[in-house]
Amino acid sequence: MASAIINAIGQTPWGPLVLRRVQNYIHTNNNPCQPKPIPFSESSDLERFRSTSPEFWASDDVTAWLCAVVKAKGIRIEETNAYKLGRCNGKILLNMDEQQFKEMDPNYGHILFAEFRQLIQTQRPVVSAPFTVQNLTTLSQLQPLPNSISQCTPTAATESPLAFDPKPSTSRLSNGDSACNKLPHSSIQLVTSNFFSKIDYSLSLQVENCSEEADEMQGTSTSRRKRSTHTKGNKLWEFIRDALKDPETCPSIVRWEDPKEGVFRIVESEKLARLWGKKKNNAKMTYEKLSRAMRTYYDKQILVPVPKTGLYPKKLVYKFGPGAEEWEKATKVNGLDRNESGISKQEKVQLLHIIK
DNA sequence: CTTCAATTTCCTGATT
DNA sequence: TAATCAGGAAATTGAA
Repeated sequence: MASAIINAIGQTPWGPLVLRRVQNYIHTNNNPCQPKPIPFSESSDLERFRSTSPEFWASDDVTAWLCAVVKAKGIRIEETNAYKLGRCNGKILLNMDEQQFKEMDPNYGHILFAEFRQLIQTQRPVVSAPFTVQNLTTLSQLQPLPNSISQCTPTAATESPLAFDPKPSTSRLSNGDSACNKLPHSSIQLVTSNFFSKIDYSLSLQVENCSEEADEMQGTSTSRRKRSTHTKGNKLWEFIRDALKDPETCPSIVRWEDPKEGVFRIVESEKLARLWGKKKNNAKMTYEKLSRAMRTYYDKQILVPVPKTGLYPKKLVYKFGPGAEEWEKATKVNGLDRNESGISKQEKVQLLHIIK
């Protein structure tokens, strides 16, 4: 059971850091820890909530649970307030009473509350000692945040004693945009991922697929690939770095395993390859080819081997190296005018407004 | 036109 | 068995 928790935590973007503390705790109780299994696809994560105590649910897990409930109950998800609920993590749900569920979702709040309580009763509590709920956010503080900041750092998923220190000066991630780090706990801790951005993304992928198919029918995909619009600032590692900052792609397609160490994981390898191919106007890009290009980075130390600590999955995990030292600074330079995936001026204004 | 960096493509074989 | 990793070799692309 403990290993299930470890696995579940480890698969979150903030997992490795939390994991160390959990393992530390477990170690003091003479429990051996096991390396987490290798997830083969994002879909495996959608089942994580079933084997994980709600205390450890990230908003992804809440969303997955929500999807399971509406499916089981035959409820149309559009009729629920999934947007709001999907921004909560498990701890927040645990501290909500029926009235608060109803406030969040007037239509189905009572059902969701009943389902959640039932789930708690059927799940046995596990590790509890080192966890306490601190600074628990009240519902009145649930303010919508701009999409693009919702995943900007793993800080978003952390809180309480397990939260890692998001000091911009020491964090190699720092995002070049310490605005995220400056967000008050109460606002930022709520948001780990956005259900609707995932839906939007899958829709956009469908549109892409349609246009690719259309090209195929016209025979254009078999011709030589078109020139990419701009190669400057279009390197593969920069593309991945940007994808790690973009809520459209992080954590659904790539996600941090340990941002301080520069360790990240590719979640949806073929989707990432498709996006890279799209950027390079190369419809034939595959993960095989993308990963070959990534392996050329080992020579240049843009990527370095992932430490075999057992903290990370063995597959699809990479680590930025000194050759990619600028990876967090690049957006700082462009920060205000920003490229495709940083935070725009407008979003910054919104952010500052939230910060006050 | 040439050079060169950064892939891209294709491949064989190993590992998970 | 499929997906991924590792890396050689040659080709391609786009910028300087």
